[in-house]
Amino acid sequence: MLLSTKGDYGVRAMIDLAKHEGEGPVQRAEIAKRRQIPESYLDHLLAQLRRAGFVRSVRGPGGGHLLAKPAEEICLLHLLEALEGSLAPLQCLDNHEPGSEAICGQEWVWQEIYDDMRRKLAAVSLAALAEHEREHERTAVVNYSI
Amino acid sequence: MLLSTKGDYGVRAMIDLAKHEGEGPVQRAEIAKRRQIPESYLDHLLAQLRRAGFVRSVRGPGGGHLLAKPAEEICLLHLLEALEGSLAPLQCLDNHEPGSEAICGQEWVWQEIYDDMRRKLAAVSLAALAEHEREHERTAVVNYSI
DNA sequence: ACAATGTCGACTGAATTAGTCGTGAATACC
DNA sequence: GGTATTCACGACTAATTCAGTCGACATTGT
Ligand code: FES
Ligand code: FES
Repeated sequence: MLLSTKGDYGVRAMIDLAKHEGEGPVQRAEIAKRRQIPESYLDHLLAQLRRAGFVRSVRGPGGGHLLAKPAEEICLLHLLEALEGSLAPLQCLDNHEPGSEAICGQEWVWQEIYDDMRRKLAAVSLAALAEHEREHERTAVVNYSI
Repeated sequence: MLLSTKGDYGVRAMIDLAKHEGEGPVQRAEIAKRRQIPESYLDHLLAQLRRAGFVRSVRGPGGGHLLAKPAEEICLLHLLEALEGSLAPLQCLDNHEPGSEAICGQEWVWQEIYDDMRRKLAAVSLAALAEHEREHERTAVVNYSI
């Protein structure tokens, strides 16, 4: 039932990019270090995100990765679906072919949960996540200074 | 992000028992056949459910498995947790050790989703599932007769 | 005694996940 | 043009989890 590391890492990386929005490309190595992601693995994730149209990459010295569109326009739902494939807790929720229902009789519960989840994820933008993290850092600093 | 077959199969099996509540033990082979579960695998699931206190089993001829408590008192949440372990989509939601938060910054979203999910699952009893399935069968019959 | 049934644990095969590595391609800079 | 920097892509591997099988054993009704 766990999200795979792809989803977790991928979102972390995107938050990193969002926090550097407008500052030019961010390099893989930097992201990997800051977010504790194996760099060679992050490579794959960035490739996937690029193909999905979320990041743009530039090669050569001074190159790196940046958001392909504003952080406000990227929602967690689409991001995670690009990284993980479907988030459905049961296959039948995606396929939705009739006939399997008779066997199982629990789809309705999961359907509701799934719909709720998607709604919630769609409501959170990458910008909101980045902002939330900034907020969190600020209060953390305050706490340290007590 | 999928529920494993353990969860799916296990719940199917429990629904089966619920539908035969008060009719004496139901045999593994019957359940396996009706619910399309490999019998030798179902064995493990029943063992797990027995250890968790959801089913009682009797050996010998005429033996089988029955609910250890009324279907009304069994909720989907506890059932699934017995079968799957934690349902948390991220490990940090269970461990909740501080320090990992600074890295990631997406827990709050998942925490909400997770809480919601647990609430919903806790609100559904095995009795409700069984009843829902009966209902479904009835309308299916009606549809056939058009 | 014997047949029906559940109990338990060891084992296996398949699939998925989580990476690593090497080679190549674009680009900036001198 | 040469070189250093950085991304691009695919082949490969290791580790883990999932899904299931099997066989020997225990219990109980007849
Ligand atoms: S087959 Fe659809 S929920 Fe189990
Ligand atoms: S580490 Fe907690 S959500 Fe990623």
